[in-house]
Amino acid sequence: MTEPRVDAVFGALADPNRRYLVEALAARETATATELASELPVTRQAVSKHLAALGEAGLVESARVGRETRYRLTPGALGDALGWMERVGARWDDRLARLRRHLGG
Amino acid sequence: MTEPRVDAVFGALADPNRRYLVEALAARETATATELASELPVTRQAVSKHLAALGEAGLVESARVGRETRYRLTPGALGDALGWMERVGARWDDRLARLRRHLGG
DNA sequence: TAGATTTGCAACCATCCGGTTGCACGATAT
DNA sequence: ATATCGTGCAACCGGATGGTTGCAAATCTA
Repeated sequence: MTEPRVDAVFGALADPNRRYLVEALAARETATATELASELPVTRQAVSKHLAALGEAGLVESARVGRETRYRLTPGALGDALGWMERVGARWDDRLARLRRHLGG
Repeated sequence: MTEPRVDAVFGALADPNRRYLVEALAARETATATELASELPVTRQAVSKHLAALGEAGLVESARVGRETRYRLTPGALGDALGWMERVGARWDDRLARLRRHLGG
């Protein structure tokens, strides 16, 4: 019951910079590491590492185009984390319970 | 936009032992650190630290009764994390979008 | 071909994190 | 009064983490 995927997703989302990257990618649809680094107070390499972590978690995928690598969000991985919240949270939070009923879990 | 509460919640949920504690508390409604430690391959002090982390995140609250401290789940904090997923995830995951519509975000 | 860009890789650093052990203190039970 | 139980606090340890710098390689552009 350790569910390593959930681990990675929650872990990835625990960092504010990483969450910002996800938000930025959700807005832009696609971007490179250097582009994203220009909006954060950290180095391009740091952003690159963060994107790698998001990739490990299955939240982001990358594709090299010419000399640059463009990153895009991946649907589905968030669902793992949501699924956990849904399953456990429903027991004591009725808002979550409503959610579970609506989705037909 | 750093939202420290979301940080703490995602961070807390990133650890498998911590997630187990939440599940256990959801099942039992209330428990002590030593009780919970008996179901995990770690020390009572480790569990105590984890419960402290969950407390910081607002997921758990404690009350001392006699010589023992009993822990209970707190509703609401999960909603912060869920809110973030809802807000950001809805852009590219239609399952999340359905969810948002149902809850009337 | 020469120069500028964009990336990836590796080393390095300080700090955080999960875990342990040891011990002292308040509360119960005998 | 004494032994026991449950807790909290502090020190310590190894490994992960977020961040940096430096550099070599690949890909445009002039």
